[in-house]
Amino acid sequence: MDERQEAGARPERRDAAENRQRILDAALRLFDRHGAGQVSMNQIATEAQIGPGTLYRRYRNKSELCLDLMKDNIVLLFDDIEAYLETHRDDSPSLRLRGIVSLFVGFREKKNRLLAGVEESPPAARARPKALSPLYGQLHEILVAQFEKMPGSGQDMAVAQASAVFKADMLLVALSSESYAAQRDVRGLSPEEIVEQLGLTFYPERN
Amino acid sequence: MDERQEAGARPERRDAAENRQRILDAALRLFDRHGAGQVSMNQIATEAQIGPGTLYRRYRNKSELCLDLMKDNIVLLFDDIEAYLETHRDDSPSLRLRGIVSLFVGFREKKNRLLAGVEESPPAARARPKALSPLYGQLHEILVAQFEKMPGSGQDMAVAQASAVFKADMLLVALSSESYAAQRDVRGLSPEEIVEQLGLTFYPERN
DNA sequence: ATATCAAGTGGAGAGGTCTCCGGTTAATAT
DNA sequence: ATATTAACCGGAGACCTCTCCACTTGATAT
Repeated sequence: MDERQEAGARPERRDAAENRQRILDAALRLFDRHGAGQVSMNQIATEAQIGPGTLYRRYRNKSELCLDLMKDNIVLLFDDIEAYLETHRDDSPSLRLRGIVSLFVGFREKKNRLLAGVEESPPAARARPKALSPLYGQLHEILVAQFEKMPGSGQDMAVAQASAVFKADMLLVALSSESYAAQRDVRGLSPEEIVEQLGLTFYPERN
Repeated sequence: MDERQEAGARPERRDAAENRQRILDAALRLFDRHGAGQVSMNQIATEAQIGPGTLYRRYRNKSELCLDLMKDNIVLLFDDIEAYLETHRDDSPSLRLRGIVSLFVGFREKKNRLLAGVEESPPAARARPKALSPLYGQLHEILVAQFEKMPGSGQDMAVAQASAVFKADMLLVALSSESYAAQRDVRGLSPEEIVEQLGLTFYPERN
């Protein structure tokens, strides 16, 4: 997660590396025994046999930990999306949006527990959200690119751009754990139905 | 908030009534001195000179407390919406939707602190969200009614209905504190711009 | 007036988050 | 081999949420 191999930076200390592994192992163990939502940072520290301070030094909250645990899968998701975009280069933006959303929903279905953990933000974390998570940021870029290609309102570039950014934001909050879970559990929609409805709502072009 | 005057129910005890008032006063004082987000239930109990248990007996969390504090304003909001709908009976659904959203955004701007407090749900509260807050539910109904009137996809009633429910849900999560705050603070949009973009996104009919 | 008892009260305590900081320790320079 | 030092460690502690329960008290019946 640190990715600080950049240049003249010291390598990670041996003991630190070991502790990181212990944390990851412990978290994984606890998460799939009890679900990410039910496990506290405290428990993780205990299970990993380290002090709370050590845990918090590496991960400021559970969200960061979950993100680290999903790193590889996130890379895979973006690979899938890239591949999809490649092979559907000539589809309409709406179609491509549908494809992307469908891929993401699949990802969500697979990693639901962890993803929910990522977004279950502790109130304090909202204070300085300078950089939204890379997951969010990257997805946002991709979505914006598609929305911009849609035959929008007139030809004012600036306006179209702003609107694309906004729509991408809205689509992402619609795909957030909170919203998605509500659609599944309260409204009783299946993943496929959700994809369908999102299409009708955000890119209803018929083609 | 209790509204239990229904039938053969005992009236609220005098001491309980007094404590409720102390709580409300204390909360109001603290909230507008430090902002709803920064005030803990503990502080409120202390300021009100009661035990934590007493506070929690009446309000299961800060959200409920905030809701109680806003009760009157919420009633006013719905009065406004009703009046608006009355006087614009003949406008297109899109226009009416815009009007409703505008009213709500105005409300949000006025009561932002408290509203954020309402939605800042403690993770535990999500466990049994059998009944979404009345605010949400009532707004949802109104929105659904408008979406249903829109020239939708064909004439299959059930499909149109499902889509209206979904769109109303999406519009409401777009209007949630989290999403709204991000548009203001991260994207730098003004309330008016947000209303505008919501229109373009959710009911772009040009009339 | 008094007895009754559901409603109400407060605080101890379990379990969490997160920070701080004095004491290590691994990597590096000498 | 030794000194240096930035990174790391762990746990005490501040503050929080929320529950439980022995005790008190106001409203009502008699």
